[in-house]
Amino acid sequence: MAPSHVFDAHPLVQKLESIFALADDEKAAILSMPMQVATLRADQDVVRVGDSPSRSCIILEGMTATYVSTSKGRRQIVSFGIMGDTPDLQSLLLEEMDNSLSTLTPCTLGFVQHAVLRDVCTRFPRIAAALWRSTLVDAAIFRAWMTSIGQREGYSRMAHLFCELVARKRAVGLVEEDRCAFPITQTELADALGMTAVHVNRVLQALRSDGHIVLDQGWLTVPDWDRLVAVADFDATYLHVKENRPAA
Amino acid sequence: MAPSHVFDAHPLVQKLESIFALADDEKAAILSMPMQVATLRADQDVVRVGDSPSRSCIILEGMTATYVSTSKGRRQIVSFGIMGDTPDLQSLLLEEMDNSLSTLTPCTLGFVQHAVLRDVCTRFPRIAAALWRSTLVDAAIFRAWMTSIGQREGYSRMAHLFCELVARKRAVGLVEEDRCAFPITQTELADALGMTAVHVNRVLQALRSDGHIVLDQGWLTVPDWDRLVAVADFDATYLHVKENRPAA
DNA sequence: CGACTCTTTGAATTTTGTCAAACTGAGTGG
DNA sequence: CCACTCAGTTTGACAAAATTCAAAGAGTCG
Repeated sequence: MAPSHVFDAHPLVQKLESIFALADDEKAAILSMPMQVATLRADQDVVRVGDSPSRSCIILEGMTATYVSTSKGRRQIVSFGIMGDTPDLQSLLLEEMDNSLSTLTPCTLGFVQHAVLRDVCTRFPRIAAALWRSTLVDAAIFRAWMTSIGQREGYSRMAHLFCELVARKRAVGLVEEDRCAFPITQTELADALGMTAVHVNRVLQALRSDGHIVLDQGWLTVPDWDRLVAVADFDATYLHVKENRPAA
Repeated sequence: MAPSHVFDAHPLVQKLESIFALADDEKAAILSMPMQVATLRADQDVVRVGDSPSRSCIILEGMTATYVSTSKGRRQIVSFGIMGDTPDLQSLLLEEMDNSLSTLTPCTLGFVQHAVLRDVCTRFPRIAAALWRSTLVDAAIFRAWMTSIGQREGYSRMAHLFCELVARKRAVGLVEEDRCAFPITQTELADALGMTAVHVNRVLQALRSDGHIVLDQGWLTVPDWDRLVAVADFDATYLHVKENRPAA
C-alpha cells in the first residue's frame, strides 16, 4: 500500500482526518471512490430546495454557500463551504433538500454517487462514523451561528464569523501566517449574518479602523488573533478539530 | 415476537418511526437496550458545556432546552426537546459538549450508555442510519431557526416557532385537535427567538389579538392552522416527517 | 398572607433597516 | 485608449424594529 501521506492529498481525507483518525485502508477506500469532477463558475446553483439528488459533492477547490430563502425574497446563508467540505452530504439520508447550495467563487467539485457512499459506509463502518461526525460538526456550527445571530450585536457577530472561517481554513491548511483568501462580498456577509449590506459595510469599517482585520482585494489579514478572538467571544471547541493551533 | 404495535410504546421507537421505517427486530433491539430512567425537576441541567458524557438521554416525558451561553451572560436556546428526542445524542461521536441541556419542565429521561448505543449500531446498521438521520433532521431544524432569527421579524419569527413545535408534537401524537401543551415561558421564548422578553410579550399580544393563537395556562391552541402557517411562512418539509397531516 | 415567578405596561433610547444615490475598480467593446 | 457597463462598496438622511430600564399586576405555592 502507498505511504500514508499520499492519501492526504485528497481534500475529503484531509478534512475527515482533521476531525477523526482514519486507518490507511479507510483512506484508500475514500480515494478509490469513483468521483465525477466538475468545474463550476461563480454563483451557480449546485442543488436547490426540493431536489432529491442521487449524489453528494465534495469541495475540491473554491467556496460555496448553503442558503434558505423565505417567501418574502430574503435569504439566509446558513453555512459557507470550503475545501474538503461535503455541503450536501445530508441528501444521503434525507430525500428532499430543504436548502439550496451554490458556488460563491469558481469551484471544482467532486460528485460521488450515494450508492458508492453507502457501499463504502457498509464496508468501513468507521468511515460512516467519520461522515456522521462531520455532519455533527456542521450542526455544531449551525448552533454557533444561531447564537451569534440571536445574541451578539453586529460588531462581535461579524468578528465571530471571521474567527470561524480562519479557524476552519487553518484546519485544512488554507491559512498562511495570519492571512487567507476571503472571496465573500458584503452582500453575502449580510445574508449570512442576518443584517443588511449597508450595516455590514458600517460594521466592517469599524472592525477595520479598530485594527481587528484587514480586508482588501479578497484577502483577509488578522493582525492580532487573540484580540479578534476576544471581541468575537470565539471558542473553537465547537469545531471539534483535533488540532487547531494558530501556527502549524 | 410480540406484535409490532407493542414496540411503539417506546418514545424513541415512535420518534424514529416518524422519520424512518424500522423492522420489528430493529424495534426490539431498541426496546432491549438497558436504560436508566431518571426523573428531574424543572430547570435542572442534564449536561453542561465542556462535559464529556458516557451516555446519552432519550426524553420520555417533559420538555428540554438545549442552549449556548455567551461570555456577556446571554443565552441562545438552540433547540427544544420533546418526547422521543435525543437532545445530546451528538456526544456519542463528539467528545466534548459544545452546548448545555436542561429541563424546561419536570422530565422523565432514559439514559443509555454510549457503549450500548455503539453495540446496537454495529449489530443493526439501519438503526445507526435512523439515528444519523435524526441528527440530520436536528440540523435541518437549526437551519430553519437560523433563517427565522436572521431574516424574519418578530411576528412571523414567533409564529414559525409555534408552527414547528405543533408540527413536531403532532408527529409524536402530542397534539389533540388544534391544541397542545406549551409550557414555555416568555423569557425562554425570548432566548430561543433572539429577542427580549419584553418584545416577546408585545408580539405575543399581537398574535393573540390577530386571532392566530390562544396561549393560556401553558396550553396553546391554533384556531386556524393554515392562517398561522401563512403568517409564519412555514413549510414542514425541513422536519422530514413521513406523515404530517393536521388530523390523525 | 408573603414569596415567588411570570406577565404586562410605559417611556426613552439604541440598533438596525430602508431608500436613494454616488463612488470605485475591473473588464468590454467601439 | 476611452467611454461604458457592471458588480461591489460607500455615504447620508430618515424610519422602523427592537432594546433598555423601571415598575406594576397576576397567578401559584407553601
